[in-house]
Amino acid sequence: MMKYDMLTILGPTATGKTQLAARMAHRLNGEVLSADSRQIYRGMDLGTGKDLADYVVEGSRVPCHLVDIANAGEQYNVFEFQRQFILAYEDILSRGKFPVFCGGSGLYLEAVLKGYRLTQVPSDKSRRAELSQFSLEELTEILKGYKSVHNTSDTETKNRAIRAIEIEEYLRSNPDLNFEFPSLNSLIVGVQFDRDTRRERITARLKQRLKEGMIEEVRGLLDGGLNPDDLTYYGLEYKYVTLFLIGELSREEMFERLNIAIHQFAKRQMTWFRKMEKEGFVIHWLDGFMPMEEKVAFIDRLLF
RNA sequence: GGUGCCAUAGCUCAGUUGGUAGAGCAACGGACUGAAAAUCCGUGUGUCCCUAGUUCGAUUCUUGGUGGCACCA
Repeated sequence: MMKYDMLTILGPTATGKTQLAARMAHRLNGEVLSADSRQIYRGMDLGTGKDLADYVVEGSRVPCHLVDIANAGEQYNVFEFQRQFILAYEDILSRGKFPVFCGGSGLYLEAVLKGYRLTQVPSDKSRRAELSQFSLEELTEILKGYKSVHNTSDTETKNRAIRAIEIEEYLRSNPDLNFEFPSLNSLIVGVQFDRDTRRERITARLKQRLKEGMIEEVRGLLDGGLNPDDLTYYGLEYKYVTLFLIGELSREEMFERLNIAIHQFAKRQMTWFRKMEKEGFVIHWLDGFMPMEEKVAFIDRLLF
């Protein structure tokens, strides 16, 4: 009998997580829930490594949730992700299927696995009008009075700062509204390669995706009316290819800097996973070089 | 072949009027609860090309090599 409600497969980029997740879902009569903060966007495929072929196992297609659920350029966030996760999760259970959660976005993985308490916070027009009288510096001070501001993403623009303050004030005046996110008893498996291999794989995959039309994909998004700043904000592929397309980087600089940025990203992902382990999550790591059948057997032994 | 310039961190280079050296990038470690592929913090990892001198002391000055670049043949 199964000891867990869910199987989670995580790991840094370019480790073959998705194929393994699809394989396990196929085996367990399950469906995949993606934990990827960029694959949620439609039309962002090559640059996010969204490969639909990964979901085809032995000729049948494993259903996949939380991919292609927002338009490129739209705003998305952890709260929204958590909300949509639970809907998809319950839908999967109601159909008697087994959920396999798979991805590399640490914050999104943790929001689900740890059950972050996040509340729907409505916008408050009159409060926003009041706050908009303040300068960005003053807003930053107000926000600091509510919480420790650990990075600048909340205080880069007045709109962001006002929203952050709005959330803090709402939570303070409505302390009972925090809803309990169900605690999930998930088996967590991590896939990783040694550092040198990880880097080689990232570089090889980047070259491959450039050949497959990644630049054209980004050009298409720009032609479709997306603002270069919005695309740049998505980071990595979308950032550096956009900078190349608007003439700020040569093709060679784009490749080199993007390659480095992806290596650095993979490192940050590993830092996040180590933090999760320090907090008490048990991640059963397996070597990416292990043949698929052995990976499956490894997970089977843990599941049953 | 001759002349000149250069050789310092993984890379590009600075510097030491002679007291064993530091920037950028890379690399490494960390943080993270409403944009997270974002954002932010920390760390110098070194036969200062080799050799022989001068000197209390040489990465620095001198000799001779080696390698690279430029110009002249």
